[in-house]
Amino acid sequence: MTTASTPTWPGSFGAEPRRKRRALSRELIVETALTIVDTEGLDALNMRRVAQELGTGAASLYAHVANKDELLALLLDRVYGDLDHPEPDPDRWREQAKEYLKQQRDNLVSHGDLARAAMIQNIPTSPGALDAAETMLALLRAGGLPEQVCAYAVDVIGLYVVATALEESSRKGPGGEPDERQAEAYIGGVRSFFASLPPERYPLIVGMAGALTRNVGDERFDFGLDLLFDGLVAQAGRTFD
Amino acid sequence: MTTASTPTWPGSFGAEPRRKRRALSRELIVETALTIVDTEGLDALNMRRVAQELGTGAASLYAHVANKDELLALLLDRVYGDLDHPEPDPDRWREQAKEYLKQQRDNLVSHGDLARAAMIQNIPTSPGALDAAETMLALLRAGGLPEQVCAYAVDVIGLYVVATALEESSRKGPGGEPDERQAEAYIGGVRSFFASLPPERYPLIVGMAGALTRNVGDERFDFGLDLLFDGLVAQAGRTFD
DNA sequence: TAGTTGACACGAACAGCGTTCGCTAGTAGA
DNA sequence: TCTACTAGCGAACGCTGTTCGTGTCAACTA
Repeated sequence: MTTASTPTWPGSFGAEPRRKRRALSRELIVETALTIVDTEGLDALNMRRVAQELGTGAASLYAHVANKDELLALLLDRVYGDLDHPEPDPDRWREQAKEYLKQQRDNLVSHGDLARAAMIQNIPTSPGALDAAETMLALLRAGGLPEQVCAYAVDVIGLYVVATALEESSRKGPGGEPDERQAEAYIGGVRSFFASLPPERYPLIVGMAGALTRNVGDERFDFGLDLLFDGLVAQAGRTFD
Repeated sequence: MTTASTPTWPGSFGAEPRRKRRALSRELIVETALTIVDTEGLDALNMRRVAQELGTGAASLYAHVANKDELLALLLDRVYGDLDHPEPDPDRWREQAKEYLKQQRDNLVSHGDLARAAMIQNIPTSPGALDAAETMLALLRAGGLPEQVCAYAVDVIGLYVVATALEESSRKGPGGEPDERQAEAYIGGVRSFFASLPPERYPLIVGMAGALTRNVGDERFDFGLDLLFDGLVAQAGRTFD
């Protein structure tokens, strides 16, 4: 599991109608797995559980899905496929990009801690993830940024979005529901942990416990995006080679 | 495994000498586990394997380590503990920070794909990781940045370092050794995958396949750091509340 | 329409994992 | 020397991903 290898994508870029005899298909498996992740979290997802939900045995799934890694990749692709891709406008590229990235994050967060799977899968090879990268590149190019800057940036930005989604989802329980109370309890626990540390060793962490755990709406996410784009513009004149 | 909960740190911030009768100790277990990760990768690390290396059974480890998650946390702390912490100098804070972060990345990369464990563990609670955060905060504050900006930034920056380390380590095999040939083969595979995509759907990815997979020395990492710090300076005047 | 074929379904099993149970054995204190 | 305690450890439990061999039904051929 999760060993580095040359990227490929298993599932046909075109359309390939599969025969189905007893209504068990790749799409159905992916959809079922997704509802499990949504309702019970990524840790609850295993082949037997998916099969049980479909009223069959785990072995049956392997006729449509090579292994669990492929299933996870298909799940991520399914989620990335839900994005609306904006038409790049050079006058509004930055707002468009921010909006697009927020959409990406919300999409991920709405599916429990699926972002954890995205975090491991370092390089996107699925059609949906490639679409997202292509769109992001188009937006950056519309901003007039040099090629190599865009190439490096799309990596950093994508990473930030996934990581933020992961952090966000870890605040809620596995049960999907927002549950503001539980999120507040968790963040409060972190804050009091920071505040309770020995101040002679961690003066700044103790003193900044409040600032470090501040969590009001999208402020944290917005800050990161603004930071990234400001940095990007500052790097625009950079040359390579 | 890996469910969100209030952070604690199992292992006593002070010194707590443990009795050892047959030379089996927490430190020895951690050290043994680390060499396994170094030589065979994170996937090869399991309790039986560690025990075998120590000439005993897996059950014996649980007298010194609560579970595998704690072992991983101890491993990460051990690695973060190897850092040299600079004395913040307001005139050189940015160079100091860059150097410090490079050191962090190199430290992680030198221990195989251990960065993957750091990626999952979203919030640092171990003494070593807290030391790193404290040092980073001190450097940012030395740069005269406002408190909330530092608080948000330390998160983004730490994340970038870990993610970059993970990406870096995934290019080498699990065998630790640099193996320039294998890294080149991997990156070449990614490049030709990008180049082989349908150009009508992914014109930018296909056209930028070279730029997207460019990998000369530390250029990529340096770019990200410069981007982050430029963005940070641009955000310095931001106010909150 | 009857027969054949082949892809799909699936129970059972295998190997590996983290972890626990309860017995063994050796050391420290009385 | 005897006793109490604790670390060590083999065996087992329950879970995981995955494979094998067999069963079974739908669709094509004659």
